[in-house]
Amino acid sequence: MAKSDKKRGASFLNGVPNLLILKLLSRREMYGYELVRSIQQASGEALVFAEGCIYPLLHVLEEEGCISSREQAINGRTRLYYLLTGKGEQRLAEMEREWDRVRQGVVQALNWEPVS
Amino acid sequence: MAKSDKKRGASFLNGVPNLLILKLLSRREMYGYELVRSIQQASGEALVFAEGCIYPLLHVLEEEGCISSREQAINGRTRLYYLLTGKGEQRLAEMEREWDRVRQGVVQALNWEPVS
DNA sequence: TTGACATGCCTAAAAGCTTTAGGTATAAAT
DNA sequence: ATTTATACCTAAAGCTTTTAGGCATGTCAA
Repeated sequence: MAKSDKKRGASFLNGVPNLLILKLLSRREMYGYELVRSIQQASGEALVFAEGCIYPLLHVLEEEGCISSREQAINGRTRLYYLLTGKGEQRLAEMEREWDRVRQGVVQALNWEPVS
Repeated sequence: MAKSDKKRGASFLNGVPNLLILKLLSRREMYGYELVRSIQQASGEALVFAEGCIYPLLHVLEEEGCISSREQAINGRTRLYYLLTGKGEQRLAEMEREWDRVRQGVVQALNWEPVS
């Protein structure tokens, strides 16, 4: 494998799963497996995150008190439904602001014309 | 320190230094120390990356052949000026496309209305 | 002239997040 | 009966940025 073919993991995705989980759960209750596919769908197939990313994030968010869970049995399978808490709403607002701040910063830098 | 006060590093910055270095160097030759401050300035003070992030990235990009360097002595200090190569232009185009793809995906997901 | 600060380069360890690559179990479909 | 989809989970690897230094020269004020 040529040196130029090395993986370039700089994928602009850091923090996006966290933001989108909170956003989707602010609209309605969802369970983990559902979130994985809903993020994909909601982003127009642009964003796909592995279960190995989503499930641990849900556990952290619940520990932090940003979401709460409720168990429900469906067809013999058990689903863990999550929903945003008040604290989660605050966190979501913070993250949306931060996303916008970064987005604007990048856009501005990309369009920046150096003062000659 | 309360559990809720833990560091939340999800900062949406992954890959941004790489993108902006290439973008700024596509406009004119710059040296590392200059890049650190130019990124900050060009983003309207929104984005600040440490030297410990920028310098190693420059070395990697040069190894990959995306940028080339030229040494110049100024006032007894030595500056390493970098400039984009043809390959670097390609890489920049790829990364701009990827940034846009992710940006659009996030915007779409944030504005997404679930079909009830 | 000495002390502080900005310039200009560098690196290694720590911290953080996502991917990869599994594992377990039940229901549905072929 | 076997494969596929559902539904949960975790640990290790892989990448990137931050933190926290180090080294050396020039400038400016005290």
